[in-house]
Amino acid sequence: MKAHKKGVKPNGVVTMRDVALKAGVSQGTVSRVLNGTPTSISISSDTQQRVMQAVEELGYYPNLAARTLRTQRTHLIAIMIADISNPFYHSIVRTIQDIVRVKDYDVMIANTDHHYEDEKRFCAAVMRRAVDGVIMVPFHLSTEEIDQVIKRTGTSIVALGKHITHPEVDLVYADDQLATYQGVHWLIADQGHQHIGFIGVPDSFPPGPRRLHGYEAALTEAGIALNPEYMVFGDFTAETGYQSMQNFLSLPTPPTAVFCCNDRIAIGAIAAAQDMGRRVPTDVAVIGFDNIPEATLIRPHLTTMAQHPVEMARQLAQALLERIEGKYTGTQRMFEVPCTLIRRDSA
Amino acid sequence: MKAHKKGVKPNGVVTMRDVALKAGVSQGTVSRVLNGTPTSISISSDTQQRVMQAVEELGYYPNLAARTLRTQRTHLIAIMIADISNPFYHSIVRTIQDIVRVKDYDVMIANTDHHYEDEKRFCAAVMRRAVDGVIMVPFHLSTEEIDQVIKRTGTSIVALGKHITHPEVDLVYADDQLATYQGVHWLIADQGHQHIGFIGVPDSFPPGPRRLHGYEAALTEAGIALNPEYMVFGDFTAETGYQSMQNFLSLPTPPTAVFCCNDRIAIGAIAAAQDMGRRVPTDVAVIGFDNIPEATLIRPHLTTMAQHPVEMARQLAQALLERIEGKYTGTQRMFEVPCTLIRRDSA
DNA sequence: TTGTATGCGTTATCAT
DNA sequence: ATGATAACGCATACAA
Repeated sequence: MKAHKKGVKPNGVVTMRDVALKAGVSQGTVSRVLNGTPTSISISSDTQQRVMQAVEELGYYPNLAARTLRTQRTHLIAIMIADISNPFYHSIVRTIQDIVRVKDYDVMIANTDHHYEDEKRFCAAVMRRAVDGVIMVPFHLSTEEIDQVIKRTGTSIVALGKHITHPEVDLVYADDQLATYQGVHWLIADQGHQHIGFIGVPDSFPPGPRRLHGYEAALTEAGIALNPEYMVFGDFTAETGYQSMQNFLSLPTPPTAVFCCNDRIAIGAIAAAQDMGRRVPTDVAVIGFDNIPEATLIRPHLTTMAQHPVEMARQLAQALLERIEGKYTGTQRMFEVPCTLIRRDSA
Repeated sequence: MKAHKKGVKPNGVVTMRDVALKAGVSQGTVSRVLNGTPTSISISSDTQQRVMQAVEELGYYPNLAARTLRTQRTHLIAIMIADISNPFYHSIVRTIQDIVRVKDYDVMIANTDHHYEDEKRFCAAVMRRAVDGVIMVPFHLSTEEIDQVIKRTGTSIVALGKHITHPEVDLVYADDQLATYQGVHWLIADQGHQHIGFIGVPDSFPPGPRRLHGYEAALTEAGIALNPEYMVFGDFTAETGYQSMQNFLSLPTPPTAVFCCNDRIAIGAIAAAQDMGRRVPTDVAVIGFDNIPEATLIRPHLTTMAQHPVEMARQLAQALLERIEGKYTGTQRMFEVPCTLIRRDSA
């Protein structure tokens, strides 16, 4: 038999029992005082005082594991994004954290680097921990896989992007096909470009095909033939932009404008152009996507199709909290957050 | 009385009892099979099969809250940083996550924005959750406050920076006073500058005074008088750099070189200089601190005193895991990670 | 080799 | 108004 004498606490952990002992009440009473007794209105303000004082003196903290076991609530929210080093996600993560924190939720973060493997691993973690809510940017997860998580844990889920569809998963997204179309259309109709490059991402990434379609639509509408040499695909990094622009500018007839699928690509592309002695936008115009803070740190300032991550994050957090708190229990909601073209100096 | 019939599970949650039932063994046996029975070597490979199959078919996931309550281990690691949008922390956070993940630890993140309030709040969260380990970048927390967390929860803690000292908290840090001295010394001795500006942070931030001292030491050693107009203080943002540089360049005798306490400040400073028609480094040289990825995205490429976040994160994660796993139980360890000057084009 | 029983710290349902 | 007491799901000492 171990040393299971009641009053003995070998480590420095203070439990409700200790508080109860010190306050001269039962442990159940302590619980009621601390939780504000939802049922009856009755807590003798005398014992209340004594309990609070004992809590104070002992420096009691509730044990969340025990509470979770009892209540099935973790007060934990899990966020799954591709890559914390992509500035686009910073304000998203920060905004979410700031919003849920006032309701005492802690935040877990997982990066997937767009790997299916890691997205699955995230689901497993969510199930083990029975997280209260999930905000994710799924790229490869299927509707079935997400459905499994919901069915098994009852977790509320909201997602950024229109990549999946599930009756109980609210979506916040930008119409990036339309936005791409508008950006390219502007390059043609407003800026008079005819030779327009496109640096995108492969079809295996959800945003890939949509943005490509937007590009193709704008060109086709203007009667410009699609030139395979003007369409390249990589990942969401500045390196992709750098190399792609190098290739473009080595062409016999280089594009006079380049639409980049995100700002990091655009920043890399501008760097490449400058390193090859070209002026932006005179020799080659560059337009990005996202409007990350770095857009105004580089010269020329980046013209870009802005997304509004703070607004998106606000919608995500709010929708999630509504579901967690049971204020909304209906079917899938879709929140579209429009993109807006921000004219600066690179195009 | 609620419906507490044993076999009934109203929601989709699968417990060990269900697995045991299906496998025709006791719940304790399931636990032993799943955990590899540390004590004896004995698990009948027959029952083992049956258990594993039941686990598979039912899609059982262990309930971490219950396990935590029993074992006092959360498999959670908490990271406290100032601001997730500071690129310096990206590789730190990512590296830590990647390392601890292979040992099945999840990661919680909190941003403090250098606010004392938020640092305290973080401590409270750590205590409630009884996190297994903590990696933090404390700015305002006192040794006593950290000691309390350790005493009460037994949590292992490692910290980035030499801002605190606790016998059980391992430290990973750069000697930034020395690094600042070296950077400024290089501007004087190697580059021949005499008028050197310094954009720092207030003394209330731990790195503030140290870096200032490094600057002062280099100047004093070279027999250059300290000029209060050349020493300004703000926060760690590009805006601070922008405004400070504007002020410098409006002086009757502007500095010919400016040492910035981090790269974001430096990037802002360069932008201001360029916007005022000055050339960098010809008219004014700029040197930063950290070596964030953006350093090579801007023109001119930023000359900077590089820290090595990946190396630091590796040390932090390794030291923490050693403490969590009890492989190291001794007193405070100090890991200094040297800074290195990276010459590029801005100075 | 496996089953039984107990307790981890809470919350919530009984009584009193 | 408050004190007992029973789970929550799991790990483990002990018995068999």
